[in-house]
Amino acid sequence: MGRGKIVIRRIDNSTSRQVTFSKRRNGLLKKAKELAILCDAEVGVMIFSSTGKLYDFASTSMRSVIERYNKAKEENQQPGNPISEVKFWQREAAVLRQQLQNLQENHRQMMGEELTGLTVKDLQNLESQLEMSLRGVRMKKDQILMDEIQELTRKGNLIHQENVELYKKVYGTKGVNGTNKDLFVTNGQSIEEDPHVPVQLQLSQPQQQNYETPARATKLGRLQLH
Amino acid sequence: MGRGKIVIRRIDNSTSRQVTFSKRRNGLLKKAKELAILCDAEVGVMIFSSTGKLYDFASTSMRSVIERYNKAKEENQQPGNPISEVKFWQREAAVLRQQLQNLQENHRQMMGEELTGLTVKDLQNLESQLEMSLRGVRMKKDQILMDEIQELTRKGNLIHQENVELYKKVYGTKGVNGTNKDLFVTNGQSIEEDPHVPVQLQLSQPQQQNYETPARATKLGRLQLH
DNA sequence: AACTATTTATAAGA
DNA sequence: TTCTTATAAATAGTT
Repeated sequence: MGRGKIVIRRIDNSTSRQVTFSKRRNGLLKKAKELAILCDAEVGVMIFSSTGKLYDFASTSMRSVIERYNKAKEENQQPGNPISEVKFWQREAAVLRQQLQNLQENHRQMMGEELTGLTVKDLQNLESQLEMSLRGVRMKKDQILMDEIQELTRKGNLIHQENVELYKKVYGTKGVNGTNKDLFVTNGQSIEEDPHVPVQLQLSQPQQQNYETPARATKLGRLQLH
Repeated sequence: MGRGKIVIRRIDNSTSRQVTFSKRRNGLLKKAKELAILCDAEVGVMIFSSTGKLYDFASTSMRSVIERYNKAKEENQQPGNPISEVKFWQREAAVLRQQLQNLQENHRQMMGEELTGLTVKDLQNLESQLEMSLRGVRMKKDQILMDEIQELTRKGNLIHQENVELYKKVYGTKGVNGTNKDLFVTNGQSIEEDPHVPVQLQLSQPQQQNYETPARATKLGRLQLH
């Protein structure tokens, strides 16, 4: 219900995910209220944002809704019975641990490790996934670099322009022709004639990173199942 | 959103109240699901119709949502019971959840998604990691294929050897020289002279997998934080 | 249960 | 965040 149709799938862009969350959360709470009023229903809604913040609505009181829910589910044992509580969290931890393990195995495979046991077909799938990822990453990187180039070129031209103006002010307009054209030249080429000059300054720097410990690996290193 | 505008107040007519309840209840549950998926939120909805029937939705499990709700509200201090154990498991779950989230973020990046926010350096690290992974995967795949080739060649030779023996038994040793060397030949080439013949039979088969849904993707699809 | 005329929600853009 | 606006989606009233 907006400018375009969307597919219901996790929104990648964090900002627009935040914005959409805010909008839809309000929408959901509003609709819950309306349902309760229009249809004389008892409604409870609990929403945790991905950052952990709680938003809720209850037509009566959340406690009442939860109690009724528990009674209806005959799953009594509100958090209060310490034994069931402990059991719940133990199960929770087990489930999470399993998920972690699965993801970790998968991650290792994506890192090119622990490939024994995979079939040729598995490996081919993995290969094409990695190729696709690589294409995406390179595209993103190139885009950033190109943007940077463009920005630097723009700034270079601006400065050049400024210099021309300054030159005019210092030496007057009569000297602007002929000789002054080569006044702001580096390596025999003006900025305008070779927009790649500032580029190379940028490109030469990140190359050295290959000799360092990858920063992202450090981050992953913390993800040990303790 | 209908033929006419309505005021949000209890619908008097019992039948239309029932109908509206049914429609809006479904709408609310749908929206709750969408919010959870789109925005990576944990959502729980409980609805009791005026006749007392329960309808609910939880993106993870209602139990988990209620637990989290209670914790967030800090309305759950059961005085004087072995809460320490519960606290331990809650902490455990929180840690695991955090690890999962970190790994998931990392995994998304390795899948070439969610690249916004990364610096050129990050992207280069990611790129070289993916390249390395790709090399590893391809090496492994090639190795498996080569092994298979070797095995098939070995078997082929074995069978050839066996045939030579059988030939000897059938026709005696005098006929073994000269002509019998070309007896077990395919396409004008003996197995020993061209070990690639059985290889091509193997290589041509897995090619078609590109048109199928990748099996590994399915595996990943299950790794949802419940 | 379907069918639509309308209202409402909201995606995208500012 | 907030506003605007075009468009998708929900749904009120009807069949």
